[in-house]
Amino acid sequence: MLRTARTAPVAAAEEAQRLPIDTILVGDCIDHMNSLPAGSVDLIFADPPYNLQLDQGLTRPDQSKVDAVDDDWDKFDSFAHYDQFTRAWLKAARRLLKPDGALWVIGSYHNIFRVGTALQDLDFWMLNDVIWRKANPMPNFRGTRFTNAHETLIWAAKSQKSRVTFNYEAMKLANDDTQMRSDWLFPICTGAERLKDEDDGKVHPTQKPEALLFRILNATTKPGDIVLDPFFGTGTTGAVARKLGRHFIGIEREQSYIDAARQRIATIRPGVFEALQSVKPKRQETRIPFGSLIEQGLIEPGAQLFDLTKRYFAMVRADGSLVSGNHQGSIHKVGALVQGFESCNGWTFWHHEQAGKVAPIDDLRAGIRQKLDLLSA
Amino acid sequence: MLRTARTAPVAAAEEAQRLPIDTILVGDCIDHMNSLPAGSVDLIFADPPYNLQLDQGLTRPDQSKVDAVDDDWDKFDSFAHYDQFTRAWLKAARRLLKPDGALWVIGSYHNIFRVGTALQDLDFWMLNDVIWRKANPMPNFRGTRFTNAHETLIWAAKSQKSRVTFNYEAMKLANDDTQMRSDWLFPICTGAERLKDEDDGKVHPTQKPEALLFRILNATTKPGDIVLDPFFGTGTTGAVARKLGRHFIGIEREQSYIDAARQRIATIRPGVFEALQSVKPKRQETRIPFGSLIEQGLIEPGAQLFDLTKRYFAMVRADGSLVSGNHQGSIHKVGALVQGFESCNGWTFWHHEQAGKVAPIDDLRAGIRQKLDLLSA
DNA sequence: ATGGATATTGAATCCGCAG
DNA sequence: CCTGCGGATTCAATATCCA
Repeated sequence: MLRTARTAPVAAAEEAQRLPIDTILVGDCIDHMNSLPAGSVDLIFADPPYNLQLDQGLTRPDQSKVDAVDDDWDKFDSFAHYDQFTRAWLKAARRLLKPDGALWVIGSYHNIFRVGTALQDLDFWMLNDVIWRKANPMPNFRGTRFTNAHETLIWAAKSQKSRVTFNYEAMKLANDDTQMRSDWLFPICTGAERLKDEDDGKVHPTQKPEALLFRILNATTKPGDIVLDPFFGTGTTGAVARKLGRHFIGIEREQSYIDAARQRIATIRPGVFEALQSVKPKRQETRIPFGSLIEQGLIEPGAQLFDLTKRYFAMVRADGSLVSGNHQGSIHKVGALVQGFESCNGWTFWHHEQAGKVAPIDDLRAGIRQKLDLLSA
Repeated sequence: MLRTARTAPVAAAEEAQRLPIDTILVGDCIDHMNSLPAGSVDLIFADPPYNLQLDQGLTRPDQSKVDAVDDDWDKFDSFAHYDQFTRAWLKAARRLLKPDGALWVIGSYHNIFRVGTALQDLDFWMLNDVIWRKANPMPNFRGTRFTNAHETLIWAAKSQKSRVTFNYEAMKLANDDTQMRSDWLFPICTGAERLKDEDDGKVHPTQKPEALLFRILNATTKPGDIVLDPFFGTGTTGAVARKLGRHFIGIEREQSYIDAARQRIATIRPGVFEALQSVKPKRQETRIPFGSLIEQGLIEPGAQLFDLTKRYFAMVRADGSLVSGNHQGSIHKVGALVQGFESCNGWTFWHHEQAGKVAPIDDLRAGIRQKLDLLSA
């Protein structure tokens, strides 16, 4: 029982000595992870290749070309190869984690199901899946699918019996005193935060916003913890770890990313919480589209709407469109068309009758909004 | 070539005859699916059990299970069983789908990664993952994790080359004229909508809100389509299908659910035809060749066209081609060539002058279309 | 300087029919 | 199966330009 007699601070100091703290290791992440001491890391954040399968170019409606992720590091021959790669780095990651350590992975529908399955097979214990809702996602330019407006994160403990760090109170506090939910709203990384090269191009095609890492490290690490990122890229994890007084270990293969990351991190004063305020989510009014009134049964398909003077009438269709004579479209468009105006606020223009009383459909929206806000408060 | 002589409506009627339309089949979904004719269903919506212990009769996971058997083999075994079950019903489902059919699955982090992996392995083609954000989720009572405030849906085509139904315009319109995103906000199923038994208890533990199915069927089916639900439960899919003028086939094992579903669906008036019509997408509008504008005297041979900024000019020839400098060809081809683009919509790019006013030639097309529509009405 | 208009851009499995 | 081609398709946040 000699080992337990050693005090924790001393052990931590020794541990830090044999670990390449606050540095970037150059090379393959699996090799590096396997050469680090087992059970030495508190948290791993991983943003692995997504294995996108893009077989043709994409242009915007204005004919400009979308700058796709076509880097070699995102190319895999098959799902089998991707699985093999995934299980290899996850296995190495698991070995590195302390018994009470945890891991975050981010991905999209192209890869996240493979990653999740591998995690479960390797005896990680899932704690949450978390949705990063993008405030400003790239639209679906061809109008063929839903706007791909989110990415998925998995938070998993090393094992079922791990007692992981979760700063419940801090999260609740940051969320206006209600529990932090599993859906997070952040803008994508643009503007001054986005690293640019000499030609004003992106240094990295998929740089993640600091706000995302800020939330993750704030929620699931303690000051002084060691956070490892095996796909370090341009070092968002390192930058945020430093700001939050955590230690990082980055692993990255591409020299251009490493150069950018080192430069970036060098300018950061450790433990300065300047970004804290920017992370606090602004409470915004819940947007209620007209279609949701029908979906939620507040207006029946086939119902008749009319303006206050009952000069114009329109029928509600199941898909949320209005029809009035030859005109069809959204409540706003049809409102404008029947009056011969350029535009119209359909919410206040169109009325309905309920229990013998005439009211603008905006009242229904207000009802839903109140209900939703009450529910989420 | 006799088969092509058969008109589509006749084929649809025959197909409907050999299918148990608008009914609930009692028993195991895999057996039933395998006994139905292949390639006969437009859409499948599936809300499979989340349970990982199949031998306990596929009930929902018991969250109070703390002192788990820490036996790796046992755990792997249960995942393996769940995977086996998942692949079996997905394979049967895929066989049932028409070539252009699609499938929706809903799940949580307990099972959705297994389902997603199986889908990809079985050559389904993922179109979107969609997040149902719950307006009123159950809080995390112990304060140990983030509030589990969402569930994940996967929308996948039968194969990569399937041309699935997606009512893009309807979705956009119902969302106040901006693209529908992949994150959807709905309350969970409570109140009057929630089916209760004699003791005021829930009839089904995980009844889904009708609003969710409403959006799914509105987005990815057409009126008259056949929608199959292999885990029918208390019949939300059937209820919404009926309201929206779609046909359903339900499969369910539990008699108590079936009784509730039958009672529920019997009271629903099927959707009214008029209210079920959707906005006609531009893609499906009558094609008007440019040459017909000349044939009908709306544009004279020799007329000059130009773009809105009058940087490019072109002359109309009698055969419907344009000439601009060295370039000649269709309105689209010449529009692309003069701008140096890959492609161009000549209808909106080229303008003409009429009675001193500049207007896109698309206005002339719109006039012809309106005339045609009036004639055919 | 300032405000308004215009241009750029982001992890994307992004068309469909006729011949 | 293939090729060819008509023609339909974008939201929010920055960045830049111009009056």
